[in-house]
This record gives sequence, C-alpha cells and structure tokens, in this order.
Amino acid sequence: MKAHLLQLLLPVAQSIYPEILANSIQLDRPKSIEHGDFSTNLAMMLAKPLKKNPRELAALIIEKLPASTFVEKVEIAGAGFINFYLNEKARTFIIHEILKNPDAYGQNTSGLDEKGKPQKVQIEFVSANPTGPLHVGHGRGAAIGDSLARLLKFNGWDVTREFYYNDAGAQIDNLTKSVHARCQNIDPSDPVFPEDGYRGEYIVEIANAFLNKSSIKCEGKTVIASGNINDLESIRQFSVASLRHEQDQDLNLFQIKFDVFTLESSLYQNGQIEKVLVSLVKNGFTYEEDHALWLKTTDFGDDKNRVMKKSDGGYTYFISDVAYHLNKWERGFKRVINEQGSDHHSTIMRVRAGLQALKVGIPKTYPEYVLHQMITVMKGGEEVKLSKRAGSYVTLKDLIDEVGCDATRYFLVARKPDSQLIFDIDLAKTQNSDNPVYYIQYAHARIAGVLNQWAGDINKLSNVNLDCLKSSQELILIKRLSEFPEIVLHACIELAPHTVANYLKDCAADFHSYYNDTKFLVENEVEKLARLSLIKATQIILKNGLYLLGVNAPEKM
RNA sequence: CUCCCCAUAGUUCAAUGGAUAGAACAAAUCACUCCUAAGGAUUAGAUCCCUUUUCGAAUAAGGGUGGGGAGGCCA
Repeated sequence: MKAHLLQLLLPVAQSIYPEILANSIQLDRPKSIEHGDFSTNLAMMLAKPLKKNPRELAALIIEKLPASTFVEKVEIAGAGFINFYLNEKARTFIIHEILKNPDAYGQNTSGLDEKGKPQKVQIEFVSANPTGPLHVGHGRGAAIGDSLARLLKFNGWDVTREFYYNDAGAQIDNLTKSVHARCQNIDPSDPVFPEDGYRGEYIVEIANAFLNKSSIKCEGKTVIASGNINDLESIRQFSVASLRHEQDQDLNLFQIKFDVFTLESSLYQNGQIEKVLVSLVKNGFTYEEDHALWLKTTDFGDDKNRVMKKSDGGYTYFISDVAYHLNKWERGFKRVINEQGSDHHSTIMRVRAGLQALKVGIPKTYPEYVLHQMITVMKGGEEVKLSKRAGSYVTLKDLIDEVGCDATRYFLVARKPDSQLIFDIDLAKTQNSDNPVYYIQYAHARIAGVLNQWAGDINKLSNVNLDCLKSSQELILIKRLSEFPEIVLHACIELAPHTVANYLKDCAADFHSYYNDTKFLVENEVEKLARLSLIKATQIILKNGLYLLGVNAPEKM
C-alpha cells in the first residue's frame, strides 16, 4: 500500500522538481488517526529549493495527483502535510492479502540481490567460551541474535547462525587447573586453589564425573574421561566437552539452533593464523618490541597498538579474532553481524583494524556489530546476583526454569539492545495482563477459541465481503495490521527486534479492545464472516510476529 | 585521564527529524445474565541541564551533570 502511494507521488514530485530522488520522498504513518493513513512532508521539503509556500505546493501536488482506487481523499493539513485517507477497498485488500498467504505475510525481498537470489549473511552470537554455564547476558545475546536471524530470513536473506568458541588459550588452562584442583578435593578457600580459577559448584560436578570415568557426547564426538588425576589433557578435553554439552542443552531449552560451530583451535590447525600473521608482516603493519610482535592498529584509528604474538611465543586472542573474520570473508559472507555484550566493545576497533591491514578489500565497517548492555535480574524487589551452581552469576537455565522459555525470550528481546535491562522475575512469572507475553499470547489463543466455537471452514474466510467493517475498533485494528510489513522491514534494517515486540503488544491491545466491544459470532452471516476474517488476519499477524521473536503462539491457554 | 552505551510519567519501557510524546504497572473511578474478566472503559501524571542547526528536535551537533561498561602480552 505504501509502495502504491509512492508510485502515485513520484511522477508528480518529479514534474515539479526534476532533481528529486525517489528515495528522498518520505511517506509516514501519522500518529493520530485523524491525520489519515499515510502522510508526506513532500511539500515542506520542496518549499525551500523552490522558494514557494508549502501549502500552495501541497495544493499543486494534490491537483496533479492521479486517481487511485484505494484512496478515499487527500487533504492538506498543518504546515503543509499531505494526508492520504484510504477507502474500504484498501482495507479489504489488506485483509485478503493476509489471508491469502498467511505464513509469508509480512515478508519482503529486501535481502535479495539484483538477480533475485538471497544474499548470504552470517550472524555470530552467544559465542560463550566453554568455561561455565551460560548466564543471563548470553541469554540476551541468544534472544536478540536468533531474532535477528529470523528477521533477516523474513526479509529475504540467506542466514547462517554461527557460534565461535575458544577451546584452547589461557582461560581453558584455568578451567583445567580448577577441575584438577577439585579432583583433589581442593576448594577455593584453600590457598593452593588456582588464583584465577573457576569457583562455581559445577566444577565439582565435572571433577566427580571425570573421576568416575564418565563419557560426554558433544558435537558428534564422544569424550571419555581417563579418570587419571595427572592426565591434564584428558581433564581439559573432558571439561570442555562437558561444558559445551551443558551449553547446548541450555540453548535447546531456549529453542535456539546454530548452523555452524567454529573452534578457535581450528584456525591454528588449518594455518589461518599463520597466514594472517605473514600477510600482516608483509604489509608492513607490524614491529617487534619487548620480544613481542605488535600490530600497528593505530594506523587505523585505534588508540594504542596491540600485541599479536606474545613474548613467550604464544598468540593473543586478537590475532585469532582477525583470522576468524578473514575466514568469514573468505567463506563468502559479504555481510557479517556480530551480536555481543557491550563489555567487548573494545574489540571492534581492533578487529576492523586488523582486517584493514590485510588489504584484501574488506570494507572498513566489516563486521557489523549489535552490542547489548548489561542485565539486572530482580526478584521480590531485590537484585539477584548469583546462582548456586555457577557461583558468581545468574544462569540462563535458572531463568528458563523459573519463568519459562517464552517469557524469558520475550523479555530479553523486547528492549532496545543498547539500553540496560531490568529483568523482573516476578513480572515475567505473572500470568495476567501485567505480563506482555501472556497478553499477546492470550490474544492469539482467544482468537483460536472464537474460531473453534464457530467451527466453520477457515478457507471460507479468505474472500468474504468486508464492507461492513467500519467501527472505530475495526478501522484501528485494520490499520494496525497493515503496518506489519513496514515494522518487519524497519526492524531488519535497524537490527532492532524490540520494535516487533512493541508492535505486537499494541496489536494485541487493539484486538482485546475490539473483542470487548464487539461480538463476533452474531446472527447476521455477512457481519459474522467479515469479523471472523478480520480476527483471523489478526491471529496470523500475531503468530508471524511472535515467530520473529522466537516465542510460541498457543491455540489454547 | 581516554573510549563506548544510556538518561522520557512514581516505576518498567516506546516513539523512521514531523502534527496533541505512546503503552503497561502503581493511584483514582466504572461495568460481569455477554465468543476465556488471563480481558475492557475512564481520569491524573514525563522528554536531566545549557547552547546550536532546522519551517519543525526526546531524536542531529557542541558542552555540562548523573549511571553503567571498557581501557592486560585475559576473552
């Protein structure tokens, strides 16, 4: 509908002001229903270059505007807004479109290339190291990342979900030492316990399982514990496998699936690290100092240079990050989005600098980042700071166990990523209208209830006469439904899934209001079918929207 | 000290540079013989401060104040 109006407007605008660009014409959704369905500020924009009064220009534009079967009237308002009011044909059209292809409604093709092929995009998220259970922060990353993946897919992209983890390095050594200590009944209060060791109770569980020679299945392999306390290599492998396995279980519980797992160690094994190192040296961006090899990231805007190869001969995480992102590029991902906690923001500059120094044509803004801020978990009016098992933080599993997958996902995705989030467990647990998840899901279930009670053939609803839908609740609801495709596109472009969550809350509110005002299952067959069509269309939108958030849409509650 | 994010109603959060800044909770009021009251209707209440750009700013720019995060040869 928006595209239709733009088509009407563009030739008119060009005839008045030939230099105008198609994408510079703004067509907005006015906040107030009195200002119509769409509004353009075109006349105000042209007023300055043409040195004319905006209201006069608006009158001229309207005069030249061709007739449309969907437009009821066009008015000038305020300083020079041109407002479009759609007629009942447009409303009927919208509902029929939704009912015609329910699963696809709201999708668009903005992710396709010129040949109409889906473009590849990779989204990396969670990427937790296997040193402990996933915490709430990972949960926020998981909820946002997965929702972004769904949104991109909905917008025509070919999406790969990827999880990267460090399976070697200093932190894994720490993990190994911690399990080793616990195998010998050394607990964190003991002075010989590793100083930077992991202190959670889960380390004890791993140690016990190791001593019992347990086996763990992880990523298609089975790892068997040797049970030998001095076999540090076995402890390492078993600990990593245990924690990876546990994280996978948590992700399953959270209904999140990854397409690819990449191990940091694989970058060493396949020579990618060495290749990157050679290339950076060859390009002249390195120097030696204090027996370490440094990269001149300051050449690319960093505030200090960074070590790639340590004085002890080992590599830093930084060089593998660069190698990993080169690897993404070489796999054909022209677009990569990294979803991370904002506490890692300092890596952005370094990774991008490293990629620039390779001089292989990678854009300066590669990869894109979505950073989410910290979460405070509240319960009974107090901040919850730690879990029994993990010791120092609240785990994702604790949250899911307590409030359920749907509520957890909704609350973690419903806020703008770059603002801090307060997760109120008591609110997430309530099962009434205080809780937006239940409010939205209940709207969906309520519609299912009405349709069940009607017990008619749903297919009959797809092409009924809708002219009788004229009450204010009906007009408001139809208008809301018609906005869905624009919400989907906007959320995808801005990488902002929370806008979908807000939209759904509004949409559910419009429906509940309608429900209480109007009885659907009435004697008059024409009215009944028209109303059922409208609520069926609403149900489709709610379902598709909830899908984009990774939240289920129940038929019954 | 430097860098990044944030600041909107009593509270938790919205708002593609647009028109009268939206919800929800909390507060006050109303209606259950009615497709699920897990819902609805009504009332009251907010853009941290200063300056600039603009026809027009919560939004952009500059400067403050306050909160969080990052500044390792850790990730």
